[in-house]
Amino acid sequence: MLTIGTLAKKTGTKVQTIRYYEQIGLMPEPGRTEGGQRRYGAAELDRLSFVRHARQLGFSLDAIRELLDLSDHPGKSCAEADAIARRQLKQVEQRLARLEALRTELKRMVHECSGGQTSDCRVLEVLRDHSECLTDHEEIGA
Amino acid sequence: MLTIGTLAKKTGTKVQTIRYYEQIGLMPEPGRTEGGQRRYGAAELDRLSFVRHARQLGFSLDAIRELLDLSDHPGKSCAEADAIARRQLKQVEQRLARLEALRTELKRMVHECSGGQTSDCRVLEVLRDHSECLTDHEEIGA
DNA sequence: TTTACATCCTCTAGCTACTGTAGGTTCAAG
DNA sequence: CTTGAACCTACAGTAGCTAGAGGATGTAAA
Repeated sequence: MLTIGTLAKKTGTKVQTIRYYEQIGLMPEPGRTEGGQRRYGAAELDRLSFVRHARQLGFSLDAIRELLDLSDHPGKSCAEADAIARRQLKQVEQRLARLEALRTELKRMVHECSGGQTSDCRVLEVLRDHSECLTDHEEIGA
Repeated sequence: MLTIGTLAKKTGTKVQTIRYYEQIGLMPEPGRTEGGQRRYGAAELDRLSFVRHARQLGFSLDAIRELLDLSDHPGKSCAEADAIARRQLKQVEQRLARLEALRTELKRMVHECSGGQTSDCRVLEVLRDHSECLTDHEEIGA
């Protein structure tokens, strides 16, 4: 049986995060000692590892909830899990495209800065005047 | 003189967002009509455009605050603005590297899924077992 | 057995950067 | 003078945690 701290260490999670996952129903309520402390078994360790790994791959908690549900029902079709992963892949690719445009623009800003006064700083100038931008970077948000 | 709604339209910002920027001190308190409605001039339009553009480039509100301050003091050295932009560029490049690793892993997951039952779904399997991953995608967060 | 102290508990608030809603007021056109 | 869009304030909610207060528990050494 693992304490919450040990589980945290084993999975690279903060203790508070584990309690948070329990609170939002992503992790089950574990057994408790007489004194009221949580004790975890192997199943919980597996589940939390799954959650953490999915988080590392950028899945939202909602997506993870679905994936866990699928994982709990081995008979169900794989198609849904596949769809969720494809959706995630698409999102990642969109973000990549956006970040690449940002990198281009930032690089240009930085390279053109000659290090004088702010009155003729290229960085500030570009920010002031959007028309100086070469690439498209319209939407805000990651 | 512009109403908040017109300013919003001109800058592609939501009305509430403008009020929010005012609240956190990113935008100055504008003049008001007798009835208490906000009225904006050209200076505010420029400032908000600057803020929005910087947001589109991914700068945090804190970074934007610094940039605005620099922009307000034309005599100051350009070095700080340059440093902020470089920091931002570095961050973008880090995120790019991370997202590329994610894309690789997600692609592999998706491609290996043969569409059967969840019991032998590659997507779920990979999530269950981190050791199946080829790339490094340790840290969570964007 | 006592004591020390790390770890645990709950609860609440805070973070970023907004966005949405409720309930009421003002402005400009007709 | 009336209508209706746009404005006002204030507060709550979003994602996904993270931090802190103030107190209880568990374990190992003295």
